[in-house]
Amino acid sequence: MNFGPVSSRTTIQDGVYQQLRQALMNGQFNPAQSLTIAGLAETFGTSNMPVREALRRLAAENALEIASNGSARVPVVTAARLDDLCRARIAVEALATELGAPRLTSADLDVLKGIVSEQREIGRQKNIYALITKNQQFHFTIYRASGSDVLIQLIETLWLRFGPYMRMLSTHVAPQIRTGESEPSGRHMAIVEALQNRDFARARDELIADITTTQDVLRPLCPE
Amino acid sequence: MNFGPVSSRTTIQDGVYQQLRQALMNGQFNPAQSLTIAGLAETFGTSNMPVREALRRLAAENALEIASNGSARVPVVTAARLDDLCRARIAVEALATELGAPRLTSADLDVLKGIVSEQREIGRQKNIYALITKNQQFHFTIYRASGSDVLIQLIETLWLRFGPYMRMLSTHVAPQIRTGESEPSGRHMAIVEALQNRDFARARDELIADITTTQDVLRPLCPE
DNA sequence: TTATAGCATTTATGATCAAATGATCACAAA
DNA sequence: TTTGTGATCATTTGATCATAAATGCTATAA
Repeated sequence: MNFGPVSSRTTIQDGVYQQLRQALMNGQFNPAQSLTIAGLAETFGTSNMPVREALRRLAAENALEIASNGSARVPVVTAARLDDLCRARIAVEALATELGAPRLTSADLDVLKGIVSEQREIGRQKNIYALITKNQQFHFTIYRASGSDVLIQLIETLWLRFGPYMRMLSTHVAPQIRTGESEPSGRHMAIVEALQNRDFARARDELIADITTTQDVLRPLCPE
Repeated sequence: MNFGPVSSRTTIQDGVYQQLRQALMNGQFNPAQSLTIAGLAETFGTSNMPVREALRRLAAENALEIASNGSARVPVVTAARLDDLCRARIAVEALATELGAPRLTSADLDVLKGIVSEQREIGRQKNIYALITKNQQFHFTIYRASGSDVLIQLIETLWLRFGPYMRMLSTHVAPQIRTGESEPSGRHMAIVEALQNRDFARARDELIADITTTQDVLRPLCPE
């Protein structure tokens, strides 16, 4: 993951920020859950200061909402928001795929193939968080090849906001994967095939299909 | 009794944040200029605390970079970064235009026409900042009609990062506008025409052309 | 003249405290 | 029962201070 060219020294607030960010992206918080400064400071074993700056940063990325009393809250999930997010994801990630696909090295392709087989392996066990992490690695391997810092940062904020929906995936879809109803690697194998054939248009289309199938799985799970 | 919006309690840090944000988006800071907490606290007449949180928020949006000692800095401008930004802008803003165009009311169209004529008027005077503001209003009137919160937020962060390039526009292109070499409203009139004819595909294409012509004007002005 | 060690300055970071604000709940009045 | 009032609690916000890290400068030695 790209955290800037920045400081050699790692500050406490950075640590808090990174951990919260990862937890959010993996869907480890409940939607509408409220995160208090003092509470988090307690669990992290720091004073309030690093926590409040980390929360502000995440709120600035729209990963958290600020309640009327200033508290930070995990955004609620709705079907409309899911569609809105996925539409933006498709626009940005399709472009990143178009740019990245022709620049992938054969080493990169090996990495992608490795990730797919690891996903199959993990799918047989039941570790949904590991599966989410592998999914991240797969997609961002392609996106990073685009060489576009701007696109990568946009995609990261979109994935961050997608975290709460990932949580629904973990609680509702995990049984399907366990029973083999659902393929743990999604359409990743098709993407790899297209990339190997240097059929970049098809790779992009398969990626879009990967997003929309996830979207279709999640939409009926949204409240209301 | 106060009838203002209940949830929008305005804190000092919000004021600092808004002002810095607007200044950045309008290109009122020099590229590579370093912004110190104490310095800004001095000019705003507050303590350090509101400033440091505002700076963190802007850094989280990639509107500022964090130097090795933690100071915030306005990013430098390069041709490569300009191209990267514009590519992302086209992807996102074209989609927002496709979604927004069919939903524009005739009142919205009147607003757009009004903005274009105001731009012509302002162009005859020499107020480049007013011109930039009007340009913002024009584009976001269309984007807001899309109804997509996610897209609007993405576009805002992109425009924020575009601010330093806007500054180049002010210092280098202003003379051209004064002598009539450059049209102050860009391709906005063509966009309005297409919208009125409900030719949405052409509206999108004209918007893309608006971005790329700006890009072509700015690229030779980038250092190196 | 150049390289370097040490010092001084600048600056952010983190902790702690006081003030202000919003939420909640009990209680009283209609 | 419903509505208004007040008290209390939880929580953020802002200020101040101590500390540490980074940077720049100067003096000194090779």
